[in-house]
Amino acid sequence: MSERLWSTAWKVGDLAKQTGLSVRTLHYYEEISLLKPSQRTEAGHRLYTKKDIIYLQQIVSLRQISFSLEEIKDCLNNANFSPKAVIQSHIAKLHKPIQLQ
Amino acid sequence: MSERLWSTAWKVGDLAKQTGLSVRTLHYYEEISLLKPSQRTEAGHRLYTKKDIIYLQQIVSLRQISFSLEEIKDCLNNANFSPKAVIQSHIAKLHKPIQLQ
DNA sequence: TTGCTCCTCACGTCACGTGAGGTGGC
DNA sequence: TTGCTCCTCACGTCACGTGAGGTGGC
Repeated sequence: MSERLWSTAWKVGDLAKQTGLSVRTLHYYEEISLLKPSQRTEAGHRLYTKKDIIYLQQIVSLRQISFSLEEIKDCLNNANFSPKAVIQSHIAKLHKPIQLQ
Repeated sequence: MSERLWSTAWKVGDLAKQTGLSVRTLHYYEEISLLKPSQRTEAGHRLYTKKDIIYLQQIVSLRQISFSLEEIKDCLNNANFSPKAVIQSHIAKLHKPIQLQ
C-alpha cells in the first residue's frame, strides 16, 4: 500500500543539506506561504518534489540579490515574471555609482 | 572661530544619499561600534571624514557578500585582513555546487 | 532498544524601520 | 518665521536561530 511514495521526493533535512539553507528556513518559507511542499508523508513529514526544488532555486537566486521574501513572492506569482528582466534591472541598479561631493 | 570645520566632511544625511544606506543604518553602525564618525559638530551632529567613507565602503562590500556585521567588524579590525583573500574564499564557497540525489 | 530525523510551539536575535518629541543652522 | 535636517529614545518588524518536548521510520 505505502511503497515509499517519496522515492522521487526529498525530506526537509535532505533539501537543507543540498541547498545550504536551514530546516528552520524551509519551515519559515512554508509558514509565510512562500514555498509549501507538494506532499506530506502519512506521519506529516514534508516531502519536496523536483518542481518544489526548481521553485526554491529561484527563491534563493532572488534572495541573493537582496530581494525581500515578500518581493520574491510577488515576482514568482506574477505570470509576467521574467528572470532576464529582473536581473537586468538589478545590474542597472548596481551600475549607479556612489558619488561623493 | 567656527569656520565650518566640516567643509571636507559629510553629515549623516549626505552620506545616506550618496551610499544608498539609511540614516538609521548609520546610527546603528555607530551604536554597535562598527563605524563611529570621526567628528561631531558643536551641536552634536555626526561628521564623517573621507577616511570614514573608505571604511564604510569596505563594510558595504562585505555586507553584500552576506557577512554579518560582527564578522565584518572582526575582518576590518584584523591587521592581517586581506580583501583579496576574503573575496577568493567567498568565490570558492559559491563554486560549491548544489547537488541533488 | 538506540540514533537519527521529523514534528509543532514559542521565545530570542540580528539588522534595521518607523514614528515621537525636541533642537539647530540656512 | 518656515523648512529642512539633525538629535535621542523606544517600540515594531523581518528572517530566521535555538531550544523544549514529543513522535516516527531504519
